[in-house]
Amino acid sequence: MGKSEIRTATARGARTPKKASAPARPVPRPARVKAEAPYHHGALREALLQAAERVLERDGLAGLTLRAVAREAGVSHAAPTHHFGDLTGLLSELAAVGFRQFNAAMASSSNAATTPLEHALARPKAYVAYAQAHPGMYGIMFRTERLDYSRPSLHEAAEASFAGLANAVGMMRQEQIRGDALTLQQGAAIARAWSMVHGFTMLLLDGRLEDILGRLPEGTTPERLLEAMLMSPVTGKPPGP
Amino acid sequence: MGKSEIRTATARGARTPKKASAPARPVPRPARVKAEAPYHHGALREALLQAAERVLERDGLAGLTLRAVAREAGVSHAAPTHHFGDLTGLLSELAAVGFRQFNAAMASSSNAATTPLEHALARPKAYVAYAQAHPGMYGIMFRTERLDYSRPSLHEAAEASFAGLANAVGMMRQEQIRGDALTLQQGAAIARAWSMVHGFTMLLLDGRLEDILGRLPEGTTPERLLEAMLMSPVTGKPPGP
DNA sequence: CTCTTTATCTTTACATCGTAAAGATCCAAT
DNA sequence: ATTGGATCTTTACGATGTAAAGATAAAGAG
Repeated sequence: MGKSEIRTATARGARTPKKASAPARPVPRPARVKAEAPYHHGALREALLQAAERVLERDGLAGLTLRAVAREAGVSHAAPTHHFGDLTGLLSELAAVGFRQFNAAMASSSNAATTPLEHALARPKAYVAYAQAHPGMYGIMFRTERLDYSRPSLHEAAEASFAGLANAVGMMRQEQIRGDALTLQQGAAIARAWSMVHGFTMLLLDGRLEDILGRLPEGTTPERLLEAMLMSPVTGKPPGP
Repeated sequence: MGKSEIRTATARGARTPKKASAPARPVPRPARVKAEAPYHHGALREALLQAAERVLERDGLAGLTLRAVAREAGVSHAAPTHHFGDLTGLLSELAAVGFRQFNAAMASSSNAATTPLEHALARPKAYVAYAQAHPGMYGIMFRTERLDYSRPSLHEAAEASFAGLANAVGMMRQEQIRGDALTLQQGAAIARAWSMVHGFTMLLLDGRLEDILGRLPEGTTPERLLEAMLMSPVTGKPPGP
């Protein structure tokens, strides 16, 4: 790989000079999938985000660089700068995409639940399931230090995630949760639910629960362990005799 | 900063040729603190680890590079390679140091507890306190993907941390925990304790609990929230009327 | 319709980083 | 005393993030 920076798209020099075919369509970049790339991409921002997601799933967090994303999208390495400012910007927008996917998964799983027990377990299970299905995305959302929450898209998506969680905990406690004030018990319940499922997910993704899982009865899955975690008291023995 | 790679130590060319002063001491590098640096450092490995810890606390995880550590220690940028192999090696050894500090803090706080309630809360509080006092170290230990647990020092230190946790949970449940086998309830208790405190710590360090803390009664500290988390049942309302 | 402006994308450049390889220096065993 | 090996430095290379300047196409003004 001597020269690097290979353009995946076609050569740049010989290009249609004046729009030969396609007699004037209003849409900036219609259904063109395999023609030669024009100088102006037309929807580079979305294309870059999708390319970033592909790179992330394929090469992991370490492989997710600005230049790799540009390569994947078939544009010059400096093209992302114009749309995202810098790497933090790209990561932040990608994290926002992740939060939206995440929120959608949580909502649909919650809607599918019927019994109270299912309702109680649906969201935590969906939480872990999303992280296992998209470990790279989850890493972007919760492992990276380089996120800019002042970006509206990220702020809103993360906020919605938190609101959904708080709401679910409130429903489970059968009380209304006001947006602006919480009792210590309410706050503790929310923080406990979030901490538990988030901590479990991170430890699971990092392989740090293998020690426990390996010592459990044969064939115990992480899901089963999570269920058991959620359905027993926190500290000490049950107060019975 | 034109040339970079500034040597913090003195110039290299003019050096004592044959050990002029200090008439033959057995210790390789005695109490020399400010003399000119010899070609062979003598205790570079430990010096690099200490330098790395300083860089980490000063510049954060992003500033912790091999070259920055070498600079801080006053040696050439390639010197760390010989002792740690690569960046993963340095991070892994530094994480091992962190786990040892961490284990010591947990043990001492546990020993200082007297009442059963103190015993129950001492370790979680020490856990969070360590992470708040050394956020960089905690990040190295739990946020970095680039750790090599096949290194004996890291493996042992992390294992000891896990054993201490499992043991503490077992004590709280007033049962003996066997090393090789766990019931689902035991495993769930350990995973719950670890997930909860680890998740809480990560969310706290990432500032993601600000939303909750800000809505709590005036002046509620993270420690108080943690206490409340640990002392209430997990799901649903208490079974009373 | 033509000209100008502006947004988008490319090229070029530079400092920094991790890592490999070769050279310099010193300790230690023979 | 000499040689071998460990320790540290120098040099080099490819990759990355980012800035700046140039090229191109779309949009708007006249």
